[in-house]
Amino acid sequence: MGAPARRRRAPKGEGDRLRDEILAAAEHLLIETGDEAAVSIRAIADAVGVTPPSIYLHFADKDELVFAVCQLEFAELGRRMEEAGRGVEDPVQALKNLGRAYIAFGTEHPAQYRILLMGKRELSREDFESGTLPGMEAFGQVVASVQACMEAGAFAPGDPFLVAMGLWAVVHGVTSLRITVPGFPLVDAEVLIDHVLEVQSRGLTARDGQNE
Amino acid sequence: MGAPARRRRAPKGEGDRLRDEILAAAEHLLIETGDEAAVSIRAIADAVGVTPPSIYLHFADKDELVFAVCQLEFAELGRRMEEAGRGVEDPVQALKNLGRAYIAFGTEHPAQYRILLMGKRELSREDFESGTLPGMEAFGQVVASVQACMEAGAFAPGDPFLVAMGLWAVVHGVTSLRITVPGFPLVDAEVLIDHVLEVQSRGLTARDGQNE
DNA sequence: TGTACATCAGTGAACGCGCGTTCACTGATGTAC
DNA sequence: TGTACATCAGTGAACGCGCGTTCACTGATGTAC
Repeated sequence: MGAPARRRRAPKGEGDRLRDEILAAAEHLLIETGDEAAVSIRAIADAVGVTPPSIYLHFADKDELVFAVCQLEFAELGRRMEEAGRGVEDPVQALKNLGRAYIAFGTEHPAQYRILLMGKRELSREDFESGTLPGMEAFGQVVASVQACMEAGAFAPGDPFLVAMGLWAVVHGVTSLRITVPGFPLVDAEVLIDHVLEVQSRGLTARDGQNE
Repeated sequence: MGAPARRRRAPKGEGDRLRDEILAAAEHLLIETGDEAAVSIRAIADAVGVTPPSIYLHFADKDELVFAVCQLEFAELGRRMEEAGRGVEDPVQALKNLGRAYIAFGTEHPAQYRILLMGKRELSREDFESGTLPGMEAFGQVVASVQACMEAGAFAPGDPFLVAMGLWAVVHGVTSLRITVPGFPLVDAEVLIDHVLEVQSRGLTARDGQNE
């Protein structure tokens, strides 16, 4: 690799520069290898061009680092969903777009999705309920969108929170099976997604003489 | 622990005895610890009261062992679903029972469910399509049950295979979020399950002037 | 402007760990004579 | 019935690996005088 070109601290307000590089490298490793196990302290340090112990100058331990990466990823998911729903007039269509964006994110970033929602994270309930995890912001979008559908009379009245949970389960199911089960869904993925979102919206539609 | 009470091979038709004990120990470890990582060759050997190398007399490598455990687990899942659907006359109710049984199995056996459907299994598409994995037998039950709903006129006509995939995604979504996300679903789990199954059956119901 | 010095980001070497797997072996079992 | 022997299920010790983490250190940076 030629001369090592020793990195030296950039002492002014740059205390966070290496920290950011570490996070970026961790994310990049995750994307490139698609394997959480490949994201080791050593591998990250290598990627940044630094020795392993220097990671500990910026993160207390590996958990803290992984948590920080999760926050980045959730923020990205939230952004994608927000974009997908923005400016769509029909509230049911807007909600479907959120679902599509969710599935697309997970399918395109399987490794990140794994650590976000399929891992053995030991997050407390509090972590999820408080604003700690940006993922909850994405979930909030779904609740709001469901509420809009109800207010527009497109969905039967009900608890938007419960309905949003159900929708989350559906899109998570599709996403995680796609990640996990080789060959799933054995039909064209778009066909399945269309079908599933259609069944949801029909099942939630307001109809005469019906209530939950 | 007292005297070691050396185990000695039981040479007649008992070649499979240790094999069975190994599988049982692996399953038990999985259940007790709830952690796939705890199921190491060493831990299994310890549990059986044998040394690690003797595992290799019965399994080529760890993957083969884990695969065998998966087969056991899938068979159990299939049994549970079969029981849940048996003898129920209303086809929609029967289908819902399959869903409930699936979710219950996953919730009660999170570690097994993880290795079956949330792990990094490197199963080929062929493994899934052929009868290799007993899990496909369970899926077959769903397809048949959906078909019965359609034939009874309870569900709108359509591709039972596609519909079954959608249902699978839904119950898998609920199950895996329950396993993965602390506190999910933030409402009573039974309420969510009822809601989700109800939305599905409504969404799939045959109605006038409707087709897919 | 020039020198001595404190700071502290990053280093290099090592720790202990548990893992999957291998290898030459041992010794009770069942069989051949 | 009694002895010599082949079989082969299970052993004991060790391998190399990559991991997260620790520790005493180094040496360029920025500052005080």
